[in-house]
Amino acid sequence: MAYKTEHITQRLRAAREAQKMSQRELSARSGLTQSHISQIERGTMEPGLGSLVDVARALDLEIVLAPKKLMPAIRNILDSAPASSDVPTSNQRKLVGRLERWFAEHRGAFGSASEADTFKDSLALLRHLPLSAEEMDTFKEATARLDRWLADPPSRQELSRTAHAVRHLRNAAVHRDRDDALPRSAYALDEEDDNA
Amino acid sequence: MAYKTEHITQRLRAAREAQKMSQRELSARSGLTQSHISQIERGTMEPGLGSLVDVARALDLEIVLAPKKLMPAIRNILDSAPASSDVPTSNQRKLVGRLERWFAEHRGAFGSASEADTFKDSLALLRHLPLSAEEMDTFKEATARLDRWLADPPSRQELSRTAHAVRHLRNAAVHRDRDDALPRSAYALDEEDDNA
DNA sequence: GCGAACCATACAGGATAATATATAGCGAAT
DNA sequence: ATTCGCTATATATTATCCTGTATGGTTCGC
Repeated sequence: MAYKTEHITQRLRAAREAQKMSQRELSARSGLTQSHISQIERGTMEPGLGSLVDVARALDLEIVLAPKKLMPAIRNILDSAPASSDVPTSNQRKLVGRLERWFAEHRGAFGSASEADTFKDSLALLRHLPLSAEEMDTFKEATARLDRWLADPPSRQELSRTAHAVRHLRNAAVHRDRDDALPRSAYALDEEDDNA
Repeated sequence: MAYKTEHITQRLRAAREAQKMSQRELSARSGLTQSHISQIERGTMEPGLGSLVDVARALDLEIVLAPKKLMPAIRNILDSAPASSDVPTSNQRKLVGRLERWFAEHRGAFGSASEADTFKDSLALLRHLPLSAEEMDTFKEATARLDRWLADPPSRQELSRTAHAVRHLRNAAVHRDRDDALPRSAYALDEEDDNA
């Protein structure tokens, strides 16, 4: 119902999480109710422009109307500034991408729709929030059978275990404090192949 | 009531007018009613986010959520866009200037105050909106006796004819379609003297 | 002056956003 | 196990958007 505005509301959520702000705190700063914010972020309802402005201000964001022609230049600027200092490694993004593609094809393999939704949400977050090297190992291990899954969907139980592990990683990434530095090695070679 | 979103809705109106699009046409393209658009532009009501994206799309605009920090850079890009591509020739500006100076001295020569006001308004617009070469010819012709007028005010009838012609040119310039290109010769020598 | 285009405004009705409040689920920490 | 913080969800009520339609006023072209 709200496809048109999904990208915008997703950006709101991303900004809030990047600032490690809870919905309650955002509620206090913006004047909207926590319930309202939850629904907006989930896409359950489409905010009015007034609400959008309030939330954006509370997140130190500004709403800009830009000619489509100028969007490449603007994207450059937006990308030049790391919203949060850390960013997922290329490996992480690749793995998330593969899982998302797999999910698009095999959504039905999940036990329940809500479990599938949760899985999708977790992936969306793991696309943006970095994992530590150890967590990446866990991530790879949990999805180690992905190649086989491409041909042959996993059992409910196996899938459920994997989903749980992914969700756990999501929580770790989300609740990490801003200033406990990620132990990211200076030697990390980003482009090595992974066969998770 | 809607001061929060005023800048945004005014940008919408500015964009629509810059593209010489009527509210009706925007209504057709965006799916909102003309009535609705009018109220949004006037600030009588605050649009929902859905309406905003519809209108923005119809105007070839994109909604960007940008960190306040980056706004200076973004404004730079936005300002670099030529609002309107064409600009009056030097000849045109000169002629308008002479007419304005003459008008300042002989305002009383007009039949009525409103006719004088209209004339002044037309001149103000012709200072900024470009005329085609043919229209410039008409312009020069209509004011061909300006030199004599400097010493000796024209008759009411003659002045009225001239005022009418100028207003006609003003309307042509204002209502020109955005995509019928001005036939601006590549050889146009801008600085030749004119003795209109 | 007449007709056409454009804009502002009005009003009724159905749709939906937004509030306030409360609760349930989940993960984490004591 | 219990408590705590965060998020999703539910219900009811109010407020507002949005549509459809219609009209008055203004300006311009003929």
